[in-house]
Amino acid sequence: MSTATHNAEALAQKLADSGLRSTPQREVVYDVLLKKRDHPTADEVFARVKSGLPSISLATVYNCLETLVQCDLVRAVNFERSPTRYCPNLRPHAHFHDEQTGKTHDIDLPPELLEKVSSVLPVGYDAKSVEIIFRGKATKAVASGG
Amino acid sequence: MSTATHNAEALAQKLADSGLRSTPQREVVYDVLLKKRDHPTADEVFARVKSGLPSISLATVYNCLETLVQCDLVRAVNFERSPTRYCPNLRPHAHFHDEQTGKTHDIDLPPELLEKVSSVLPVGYDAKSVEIIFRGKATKAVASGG
DNA sequence: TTTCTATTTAGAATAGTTCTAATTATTACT
DNA sequence: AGTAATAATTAGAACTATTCTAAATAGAAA
Repeated sequence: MSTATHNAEALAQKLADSGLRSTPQREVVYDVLLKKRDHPTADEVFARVKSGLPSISLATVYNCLETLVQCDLVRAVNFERSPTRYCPNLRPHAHFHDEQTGKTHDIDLPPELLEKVSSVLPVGYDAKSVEIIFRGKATKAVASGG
Repeated sequence: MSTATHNAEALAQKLADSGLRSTPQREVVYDVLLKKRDHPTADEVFARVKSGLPSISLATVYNCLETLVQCDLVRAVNFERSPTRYCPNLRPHAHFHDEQTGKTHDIDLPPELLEKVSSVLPVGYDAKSVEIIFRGKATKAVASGG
């Protein structure tokens, strides 16, 4: 079974769990995110998706991305007020935003760090999620995508 | 010396450090932020500022806020794509975003935690700042402002 | 099939923010 | 003081990312 087929089935399963259908648009959008994990914007996803599905509309790309986020297959990432970026990495990770290049890098986080961070919350605060964003520059070429 | 005067002078000093002038608009905007530390949006700041300076324009409020951020007197805070909020708390702190009420609470951070968090960065990543955002609900009334 | 619902679509609408060009205020020189 | 140069403010237009709307299409169920 090919990877694309595997992804498609995993996607279909996740969608079904939420009572949603798998569609060509959703599959292609998800594939695009998996294929090049450089935290693209909706516009960038739109451009990439069009090569496989030229008739897709930008509204649909927004709809699909939103759906994928709802199904917990994708994370939406925001830096200041720049366009939302999308990330299919489901492991606990932080984001490093390189101010020189504008690129975003995933930084894997050891689970105990997230616990440690959450432990600073006073009694009465119940956090459902923690987001960590670094800003700075990556001083040398690194493997992780832009 | 009154607190307002003290703030005004501290502000004038910081502005001067950046080669900028102190103006009534900048003073009032900064005072508004200091007076009610509930992470207001630009619109909210505009509304509050108008009572003291009815002729001020929204563009100026944006300009002043931007200036204060540049001078490191104020932090701009973003959650997803909702309007930017402004925070005059200069101590190292995280933000807790209460999803029920929409309110934002400052969470003071022990300095060693920030070090610990930054230490997860691989070689080649040089972080200038770290931002930590919690999302969830505050299960009881707490002192810190909305 | 027919019916019902989900999804997609194009384009309009919205919201927050930034830009533009003109005015006003402040400073630096004379 | 008077003038030139610069900085800041202003109103409103423009911009951009996103969401909304209403109609068309596709797919599942009966």
